[in-house]
Amino acid sequence: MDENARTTLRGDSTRDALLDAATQVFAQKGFGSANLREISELAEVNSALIGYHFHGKEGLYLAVFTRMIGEIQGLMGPARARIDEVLGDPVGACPPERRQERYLEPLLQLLEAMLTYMVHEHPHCGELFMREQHSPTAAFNLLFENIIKPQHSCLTALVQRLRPQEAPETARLLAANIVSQVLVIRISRMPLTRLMGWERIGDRELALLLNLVRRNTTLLVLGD
Amino acid sequence: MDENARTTLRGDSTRDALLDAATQVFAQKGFGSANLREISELAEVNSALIGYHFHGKEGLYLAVFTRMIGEIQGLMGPARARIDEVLGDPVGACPPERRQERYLEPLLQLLEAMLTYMVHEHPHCGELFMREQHSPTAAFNLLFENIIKPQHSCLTALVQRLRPQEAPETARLLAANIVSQVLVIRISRMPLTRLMGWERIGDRELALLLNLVRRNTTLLVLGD
DNA sequence: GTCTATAGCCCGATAGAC
DNA sequence: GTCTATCGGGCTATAGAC
Repeated sequence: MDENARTTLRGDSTRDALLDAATQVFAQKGFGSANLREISELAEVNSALIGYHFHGKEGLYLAVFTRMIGEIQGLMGPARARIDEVLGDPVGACPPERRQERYLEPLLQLLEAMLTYMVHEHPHCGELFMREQHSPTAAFNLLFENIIKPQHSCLTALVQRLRPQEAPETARLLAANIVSQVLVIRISRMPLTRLMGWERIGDRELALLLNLVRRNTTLLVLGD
Repeated sequence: MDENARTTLRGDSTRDALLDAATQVFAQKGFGSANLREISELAEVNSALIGYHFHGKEGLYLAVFTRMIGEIQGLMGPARARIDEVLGDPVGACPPERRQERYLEPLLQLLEAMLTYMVHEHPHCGELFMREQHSPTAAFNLLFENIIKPQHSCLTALVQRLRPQEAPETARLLAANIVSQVLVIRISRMPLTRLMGWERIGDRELALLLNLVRRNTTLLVLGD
């Protein structure tokens, strides 16, 4: 093996190692409190390379979000495709008694995908997402335009199919309210596990939460 | 007036000015990113006095929370007293058809008080509360033991009166879920207003939110 | 592309005069 | 109780050798 392997042509793997480490550290401490030494040590990479590859701390932070947005779009893809399909129906085409099956199921599947992704599979990404939601920085616009807004639009459209009697503002608010059920689980993870006496959110707990979200959403959307 | 008024016997007002400024700055930036110079300038007080009155940054932070906890306990007092009163009923004493009126109304009043306090009247305190919920530090235990846990206990008890068929774990989870409706409004204030096209959460918007929480909670607690 | 070394800044804490 | 002055530490960014 080339003895210079470690110092040449490793650009991509260095970049990836830094992005992985940065995702973790920024998620745990937030942008302001994270420090680049810790990130570069975790990545086992010289700290000066952050400047070379990402032009400083903020560039690294934004690169983390750019990568994450691509991942989320990929993972939500199937659920989104299903929703776009049913939204292709002409308005009123679906008889009231079949609306629940046609419009509610895709909505529940999207929520399930979000919850599983944010709480279980990629907790660091969930954490970063919530941090920006709570304390927006330069990365917030990326998330808002690429993830939050399009997702809210399609959920609002589903809600309008399910509750055609509702005013547009009410439909938008209800859609936001439905997503927030998932978000709050990620935000309040720690107090929640403590109140519930859970050690962690494992498979059993995730199933309970999914069940709760499913029941609540059904009630909220079909209620009255 | 004593020309030394500004340099003597002002201990209490200096303390208060620092606490007010610290509440604001810690709420906006979080513990790690806040800096003491900004706080002391906002308070129009010499920065060395933070050391004298609070023994450093962490002492100041904890003092902010201690004061806030007292405030919250005072403000939630009436709603809590009403709940303790109805919880004095012997189990099963209230006939099913009167349960909604007796147990649901106090629950809704507590949620209303929380939402109004955190979103409208004392947004900085709401912000600090959510920051600790999201990224716990030394202050989290104070909040958890004095506010979160007792409140969750009494909400769980109300839920159990309203849904006696439910398993204890389910009742606890539902109680947490009901409170989270309020919390998420505080957390996602910014994306929410942006999605809704609101400029700010004023009286009209607060009324909409209160209405939503009221409707949802009623559905969640009485549904099935 | 990688590494060493360090410049330059900001922060929290505190000694000591008043 | 208040204020001035400063110390020491940790941080990001970068110049320059390889």
